Amino acid sequence: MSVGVQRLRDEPDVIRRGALDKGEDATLVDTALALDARRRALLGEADALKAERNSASKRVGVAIQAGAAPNGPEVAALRAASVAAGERIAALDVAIGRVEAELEDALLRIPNPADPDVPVGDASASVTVRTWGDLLPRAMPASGPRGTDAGAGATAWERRPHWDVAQRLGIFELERGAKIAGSGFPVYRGAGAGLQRALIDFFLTVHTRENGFTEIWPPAVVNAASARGTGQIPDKEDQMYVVTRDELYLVPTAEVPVTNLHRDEIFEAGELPVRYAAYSPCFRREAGAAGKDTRGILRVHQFDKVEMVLFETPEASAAALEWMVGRAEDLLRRLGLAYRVLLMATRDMGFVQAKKYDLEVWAPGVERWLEVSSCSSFRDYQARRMAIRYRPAPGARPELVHTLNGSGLALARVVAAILETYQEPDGSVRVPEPLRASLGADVLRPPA
RNA sequence: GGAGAGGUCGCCUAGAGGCCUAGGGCGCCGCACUGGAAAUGCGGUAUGGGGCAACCCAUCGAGGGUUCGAAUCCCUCCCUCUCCGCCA
Repeated sequence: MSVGVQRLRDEPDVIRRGALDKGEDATLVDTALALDARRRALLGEADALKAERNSASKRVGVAIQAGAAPNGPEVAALRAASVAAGERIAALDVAIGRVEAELEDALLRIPNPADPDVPVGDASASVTVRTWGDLLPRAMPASGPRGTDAGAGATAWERRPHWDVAQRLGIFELERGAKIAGSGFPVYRGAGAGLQRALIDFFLTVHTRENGFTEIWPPAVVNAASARGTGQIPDKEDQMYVVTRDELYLVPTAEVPVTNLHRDEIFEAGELPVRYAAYSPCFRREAGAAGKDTRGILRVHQFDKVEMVLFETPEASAAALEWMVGRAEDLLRRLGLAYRVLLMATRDMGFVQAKKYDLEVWAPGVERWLEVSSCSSFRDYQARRMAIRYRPAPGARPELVHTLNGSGLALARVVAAILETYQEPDGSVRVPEPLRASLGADVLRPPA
């Protein structure tokens, strides 16, 4: 992940401004530029010496074949020249290695500048782009949407938080999950498990049959190179479960394996866009988040998610982000869940994103917005690190693709929103229409 | 996990310390020939970096080593295939 040295040289002011807008250190831009200049100077020197050594070595061979004694003075002189060059090369290579490591380090700490249309500021500057659906209140008035005949203004019943609803339905087993794995590893039982399966199937079916995505079913672990590719290490290493014995990382999102599918590859002209939809379990240690949103299934160590991953040409990426957000919204609408779309401000969007939208679903039982999707464009920032390129035209020089990804959607919080939105006073929960066939039920009822 | 064989240009392959500036074939692109095409001939056809440029440097799975010089020799690792073992 990095802005490239080329862009750094071309428009340092934009990069500096971008770093400041994200609350990062802008002086690294000048550090990097100085290192880049130093690197180029050393490289020029070393390359010249290498050319010298190559030709000297060649002359050794030529001389011997021409009849010179392999141990004679003529050959010895040529060898000496080559060795001398070799010694200076070794020293220069060490220096270059050091400068490149420093440059790399500086580049890694320079954030991706946000797009010009992203609001500058902290979370308070983030903008609600649109809201869809009815924001149901917890206290249902007697004459409410599904009210009874009781007097107007009276409260007929109160919605419960999803963990209560789930308990009455017997579909989560959080304590047993804690017993067999640990807290934050929910077990879904019966219709709860079916709901998971139905949602995954619903999301993937819409994406593959209507939205033109190719489905990917990726490994749940990745190697270090892949974790580095999408920037999980070194930045977010604390958030990942690591299988140290085999140097494998449990995926925190399908973004990691799926984006890495095309690491070090070049798409031919005309192959873009490439659009993948992938289900995967997601594993997150949530280090440092203890006590926040820990109730129910709002923040867990393992959850399920269908992820959208896009590889686009630079010209198409801006429109692709809007399109992708629309695909995620479509799923929420079909489920009948009220939501809002937020355009995240510069200090609220993360280091590597150029533009990011969050989708938050309304959970009326707790009267809160829950993040169920985060859709981002990285422009070429991720692609540079992973060397994912494309040929603009047949035979043309490869250029970096633009990568984007977004949840479509994350399950656990969608389940919470469904339970809270569709609950009835008697503890039953109506099943959103798209899930009924798969679940084989219109209503989930508490056991008698 | 054990034994063996491999990893070279988009694909197939040659290659065994200096004739490798990696050859040949296929594919692809251009040109010629043609009314047009096929066939044929000629030329081109990796990626990254440096340089205004000519051009130079690096890369033969990855990383180390030996050597004046490594695709080639040595070491470690990764991957693929075959056989055996184990197994949902």
